[in-house]
Amino acid sequence: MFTLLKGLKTMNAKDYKNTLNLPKTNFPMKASLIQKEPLQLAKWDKMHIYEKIKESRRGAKPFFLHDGPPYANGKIHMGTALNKILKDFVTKSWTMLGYYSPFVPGWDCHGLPIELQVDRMLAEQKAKKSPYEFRQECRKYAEKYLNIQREGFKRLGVIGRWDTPYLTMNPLYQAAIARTFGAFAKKGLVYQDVKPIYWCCSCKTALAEAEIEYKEHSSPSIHVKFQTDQSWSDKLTPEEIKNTSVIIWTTTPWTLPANLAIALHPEAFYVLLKSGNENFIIAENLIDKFQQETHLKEAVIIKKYKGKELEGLTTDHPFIERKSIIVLADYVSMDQGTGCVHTAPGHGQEDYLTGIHYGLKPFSPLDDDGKFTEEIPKYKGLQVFDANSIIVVDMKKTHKLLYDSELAHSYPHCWRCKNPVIFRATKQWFISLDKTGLRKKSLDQIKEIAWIPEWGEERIYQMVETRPDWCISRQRIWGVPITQFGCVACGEVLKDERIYDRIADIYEKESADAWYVKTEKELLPENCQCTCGSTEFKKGMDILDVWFDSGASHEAVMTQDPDLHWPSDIYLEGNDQYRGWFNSSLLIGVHLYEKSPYRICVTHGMVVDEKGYKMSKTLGNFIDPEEIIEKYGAEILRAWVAMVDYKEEVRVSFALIEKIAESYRKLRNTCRFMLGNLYDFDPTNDNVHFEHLTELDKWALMQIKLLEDKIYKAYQNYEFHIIYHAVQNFSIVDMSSFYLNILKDRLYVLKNDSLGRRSAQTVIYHLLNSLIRLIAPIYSFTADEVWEHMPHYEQKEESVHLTEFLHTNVSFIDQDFIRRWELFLEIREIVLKELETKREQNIIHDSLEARLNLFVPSNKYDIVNKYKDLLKEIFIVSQLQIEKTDGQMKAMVEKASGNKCLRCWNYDDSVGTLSENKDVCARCNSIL
RNA sequence: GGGCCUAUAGCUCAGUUGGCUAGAGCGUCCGCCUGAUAAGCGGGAGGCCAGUGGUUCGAAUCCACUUAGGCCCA
Repeated sequence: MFTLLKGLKTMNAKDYKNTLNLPKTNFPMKASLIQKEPLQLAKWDKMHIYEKIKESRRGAKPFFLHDGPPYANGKIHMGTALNKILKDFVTKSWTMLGYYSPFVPGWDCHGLPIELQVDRMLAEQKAKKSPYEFRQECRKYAEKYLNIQREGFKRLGVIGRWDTPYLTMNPLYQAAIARTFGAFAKKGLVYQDVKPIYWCCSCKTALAEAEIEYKEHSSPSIHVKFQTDQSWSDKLTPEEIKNTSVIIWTTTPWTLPANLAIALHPEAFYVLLKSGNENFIIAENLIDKFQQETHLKEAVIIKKYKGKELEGLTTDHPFIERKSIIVLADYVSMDQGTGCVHTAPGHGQEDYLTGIHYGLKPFSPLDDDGKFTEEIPKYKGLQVFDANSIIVVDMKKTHKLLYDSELAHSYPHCWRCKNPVIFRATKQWFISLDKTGLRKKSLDQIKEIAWIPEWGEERIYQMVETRPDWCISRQRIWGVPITQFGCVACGEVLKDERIYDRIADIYEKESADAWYVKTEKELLPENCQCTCGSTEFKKGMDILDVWFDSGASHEAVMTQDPDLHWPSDIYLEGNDQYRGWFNSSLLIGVHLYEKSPYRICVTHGMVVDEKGYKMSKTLGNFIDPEEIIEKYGAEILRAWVAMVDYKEEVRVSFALIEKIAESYRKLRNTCRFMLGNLYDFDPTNDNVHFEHLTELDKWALMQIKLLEDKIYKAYQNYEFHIIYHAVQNFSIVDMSSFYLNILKDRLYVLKNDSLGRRSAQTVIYHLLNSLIRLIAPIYSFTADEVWEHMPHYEQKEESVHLTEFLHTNVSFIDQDFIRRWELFLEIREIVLKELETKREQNIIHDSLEARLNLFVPSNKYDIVNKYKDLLKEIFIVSQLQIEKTDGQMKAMVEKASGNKCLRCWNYDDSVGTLSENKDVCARCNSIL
């Protein structure tokens, strides 16, 4: 009965479709990353993936990336996202290369920005708070933001020890900072000095260069007369002395009370310029400019001097009973002003140095608010920026002002409060870079470090070579106090080495808050005595520069944490850190251990907009990583990080992100197709030994091997964009349009457990297995999702992130193999063109409608003929005819003979001739 | 103003020590397929290699300058 029915039945195309092994998978085409990523993160969390990875690599060769701590303020932005994702690429890839590569994230918690925010929040309540209470507020603030950032970083898919990160405000860390400071102090590198530094009058603190921003600012621009005196009698007639003044130009009238000198260029020429009843001394080169700027008409040169002839002469200060001496300095510029430079050693770096040379004190008659002290009775209590106009008016009255106007120029501002800052001499603590050769030793270490990109070495070398001594003190509260005491009786600094470790021990138990809570007696060890005999001391109230905090991280973290050790292998930060963290870490490392705390230093550029401009509030071109995550998913953000060459500035725009999302779909779909063809493949039982694989399948193995090698090398060189492009090329060119496309015939048409099909599946399985491991450090979510859909086997790891990279065996490859495939692919190019031509001519549509006639030069005929079946397969044509030719390789396509097999769609003469199944070819018939 | 760096198709990247008509993927355009289907395949177009000058038989590649941009500093 059944046989009879079968014989009578005419199957239609749909029925034949049901006899094929078409792909099946639950792996969705649509990624839905936004919904799925949080679930995957929860899964990783639940399985304690970080701990599992760590345990699985116990005992393996270590590779330590030490996290540079971001500042615990604000939420994550593109820059911090880029940085953390890059770090994640590094730790994940080294882990999968077989190394033990833990990731302990950290946060920089102390410092001015937080203190300012807390200041603002507390407003008038602040006055009621004790330093201790204020610090508690700062601590809470830092905690709040580090939690926000922690969630942000985790959302990116960054795997690390998020539960126990390192915090610079942890008591243990603070103790390490204090000990590190002690290590400098004990070696005599810490000294106190009066030095002009940037001072913010509203924050009342010294500022580091890193805390300064240059902005446009409008200042008075004045030309001031310094009357010559009797010291000029060799140069001027008595009559001239009365009428002559040296003219200086300045944009900071408030520094005039501190003027002690006028600097001239030793080699420049200066002229005595007569205009009306007055004479002026200015630089010859600047006469025209001077006349223009001061609207001075009819000026005649009467005399001329070389700068160095005037050295040591004196002038009268315009409004203070004091002499201002003529000094010489090479930095005097002939670009602007008068060539006679107003010099106030307490208010300028260069002035200060010149002052030292001539024995002039860094005079700075200002208090912490920037108000004049009683040293300038006339202006006592006046704030410097208010003083500007008053001084100008006063000098106008006394005719000491030659000309005044306004000038918009670049002026230093406080990076936090945005107010203009001043240069002011104050007592500060410094670390000497030269006393014990720290600078020299650091420079030597720089040469030992592998800088990526290479030019980083040149850059940091120059910075360390020329940087001044490290000013480590700040007049603030939120930080680690500098453990120094002053003698109440004589004011000298207490010299007792015991204090550093004692106080570090206290910090370790009670945190650095102890400094503020405890009395001097409680803080100091027993029997402290000053050289003057006094035993009364007062603790200093300065705290350490935050660069010292973070710069000590390798000491506080790498040496202390049982998961880690010193030194680290790699630091990876933005290129703004050459002067920042790379610098301070290096100095501290070299001082403590005579060695750099990092072996490799990788830097990335800043994130800029699509036109290459930096993101700024005024341009409104900010892109928020959260927005990308919400619209596309963290995976796309990760792909962006991998795609761009981070060594220079990296551009980002939504147009770009959109394109990456499209490319991602392509890669995802390729994986999906591969999964779909493994639905009935059991890797334990169905695996075909590679000796029995088909020629084409062997070729595919060779491709993954090439990809593996390229990618391992790229991971080890931190060249992630190479990986991105290689993976994209592999999945599109090698897989989707070539290998997988060709394989459809074998996978769909052949019997499910035939050797041909199992050979293809074996290779697809292996390819996909290797591919998702290769991309797992980058596409961490997708790779793991594919992993879950991969066929199961005993002891399959819970996550792809617990696996190692694969190394494909390609022992079958020899020169002949490579050479013949080069030939086959060359021929394919020709064939594809010919197929397209015939398509255009409407002779064929699908390539299976084609009968291909290949004309092969006789020297290649044998090899082509030998692989005739393979070639028919890879060209996806129904029929192939090979002929010798004397000419060039040529392809000719015509309509295939016979009819289309309704099952496999090949054209074959057998179709219609078979009694059982009239619509299928002989091959399909035998399968049915 | 100084130090370091960047500039190759619409986008992201390749271009080994200077040497054939400058490559890839994406996008775009045209076409095919409908058994990867909010998929798949094929083909085409598209670059004065930022600009100018120089070294060289020959330069995207070396040098100088200019322009634009980035980081750090003044």
